Amino acid sequence: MSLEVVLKDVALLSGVSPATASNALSGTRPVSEKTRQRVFAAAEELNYRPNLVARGLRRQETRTIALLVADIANPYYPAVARAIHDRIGSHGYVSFIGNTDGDPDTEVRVLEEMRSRSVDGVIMSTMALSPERIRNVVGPTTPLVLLTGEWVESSGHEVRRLRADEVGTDDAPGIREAVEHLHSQGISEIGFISGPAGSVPGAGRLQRFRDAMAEAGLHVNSAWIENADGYTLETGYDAADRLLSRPDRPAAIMCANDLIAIGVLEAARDNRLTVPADLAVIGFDDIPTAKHVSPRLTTIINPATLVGYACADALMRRIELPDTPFEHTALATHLVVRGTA
Amino acid sequence: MSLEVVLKDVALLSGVSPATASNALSGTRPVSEKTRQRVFAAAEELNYRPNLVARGLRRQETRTIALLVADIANPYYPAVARAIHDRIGSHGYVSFIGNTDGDPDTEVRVLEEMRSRSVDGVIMSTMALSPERIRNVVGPTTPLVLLTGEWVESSGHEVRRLRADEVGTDDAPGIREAVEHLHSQGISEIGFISGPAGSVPGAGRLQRFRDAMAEAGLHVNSAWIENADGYTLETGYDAADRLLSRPDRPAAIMCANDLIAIGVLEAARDNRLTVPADLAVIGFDDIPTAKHVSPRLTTIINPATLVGYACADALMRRIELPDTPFEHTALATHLVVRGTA
DNA sequence: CTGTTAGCGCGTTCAA
DNA sequence: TTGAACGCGCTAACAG
Repeated sequence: MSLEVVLKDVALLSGVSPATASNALSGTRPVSEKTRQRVFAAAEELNYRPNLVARGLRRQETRTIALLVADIANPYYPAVARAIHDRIGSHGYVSFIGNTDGDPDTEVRVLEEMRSRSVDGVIMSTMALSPERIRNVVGPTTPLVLLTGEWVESSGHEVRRLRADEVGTDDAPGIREAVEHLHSQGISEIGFISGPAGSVPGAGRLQRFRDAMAEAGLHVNSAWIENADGYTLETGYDAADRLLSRPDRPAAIMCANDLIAIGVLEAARDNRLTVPADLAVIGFDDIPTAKHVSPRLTTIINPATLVGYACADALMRRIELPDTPFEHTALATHLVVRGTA
Repeated sequence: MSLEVVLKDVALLSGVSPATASNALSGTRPVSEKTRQRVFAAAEELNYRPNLVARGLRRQETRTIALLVADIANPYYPAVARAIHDRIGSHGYVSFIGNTDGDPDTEVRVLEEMRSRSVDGVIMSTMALSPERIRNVVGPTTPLVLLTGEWVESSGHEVRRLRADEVGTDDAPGIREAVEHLHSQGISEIGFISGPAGSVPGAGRLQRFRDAMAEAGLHVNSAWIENADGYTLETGYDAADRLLSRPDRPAAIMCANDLIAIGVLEAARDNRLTVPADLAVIGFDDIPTAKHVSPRLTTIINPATLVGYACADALMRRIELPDTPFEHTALATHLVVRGTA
């Protein structure tokens, strides 16, 4: 005997059947104006709130989604999560959040957990698991939005085959702008610190860097390409230290993300190099901290809020109009010049 | 006709009733070893996953919780959220996340939404709504953990009256250590930048500051107490600018949070003041950025991860052992000396 | 030890 | 326009 007010109570008080009360409240079927008012008055008086668990079971639609990221405590995801949350909220959805740590077993476990909870859709940042395996675990029809690092040529076919929508960034314009910006200042000796060898975002950004350098007619010195062991300040510091301790060092370093770049700033300071005079530094993402370091970090804006909106919009569209063609959305990146280059 | 495999399918394949299959899988009631194995084999073969929505309706227990914060994109909350998530995950719970923007109407709306979804418990950071109103909206028995800014004397009675657990920080030791640290360096002219007048965390921390100053035998110059219009870098900058443009300015400024402190650093720079030689600065919270500004921010550690664990532990305890006495947990804060004081 | 029945709270038949 | 009956998938209560 729960003390929650349920539909039957509203029906009793307004002197109609539960079915009529339901129809009156949801407007599914027409109901006479008089009973409609009586039902609404009763619901108001009892402060009735429908039980969304029961409704979910009946309607086979829970109005919940899963948002699966590597680590919500990472600087980039909270802004994405907030944007997604705002957008789906206006459609009556709420989100479960899951952390996967980029570990394949954890990713499978969390995905199955969410499937058990009958979420209406999944937004997941692709880390360890291949899109195929993700699609496999969530089942063939669950609306699925892949939050990928970077746009790649093949995506058009991919999304159709996987029956998934995809949201990512187009890193090329931002990186091209960064290279051009340095070049226009007479800097042509540019190094790049990527993430761990084989990790996705860093590798893609490194490739865009090579493309942009070629476009600008600049030579890439392979000795100036470093892999950080992670995407953190500390690993960035170490990679920069290796690079800066060489007899020939570049005049500028571009980085796979902002935390690496901030590590580079520290390594530069410890190597008695002035930024940007002795060494220009450009990051990637524009995390909030980028504006708080000194000098403020010149970086490439990864539009987290827009990415979040795009993810939410894609998922809502897929849920409400399941037959729309699968889409790949790539949000352009752009250079923002501050104090480090 | 869903293509999900349900309990009935498992029962059919293993030649038992759904109830027996349920008992075998959940171990609720003893089942003969032979049927147990048959049921498990069938479940395995069909890749059966129980529908947690249906189970939730039947058991009146959804194994979901609501985590309601002002804004998940704020620098402090993600670490708390991550810790909570890890802790409740090991109990089989997942969390809905909700942003309230510290707005009373939104807080009520989100709370009701979560109640509709039959969450088993609520963790909420108290912003606009009084604890009484929160308790009122979630109903008298829902396990409720209040994530409050600061420990106050009256809390012992409060939690019992509200039938809520409470987790907060004890700001006093950190602030006392900060004042003592400055004093031991011969600095006695100390100002304080609080948050907006009337906002909770800033007011509490300002009071602790006054207490600590009195303890140290130091005089508080009320002209050196400023209210920032928010808890952001920009509002901190403006407040510091007002303070530093006075003919008599303090030798040190303590702040209600790190973002304000970082704003003070910028204002100092723009006023051609060297930190810490001309002006010492101490923040509060130790957000990740604190380590990335230059000089690194001396601040008071607000142990986000420990706060998260404490919230999760309190909620799990309340859910599993509803009759344990209501508790107020206060986590000690401590000064961490870096480069700005 | 196992099966049958019933019901969690809702929405949707189908019949009146 | 309304009501009675049923079922979403699962499990607690009651028989056997």
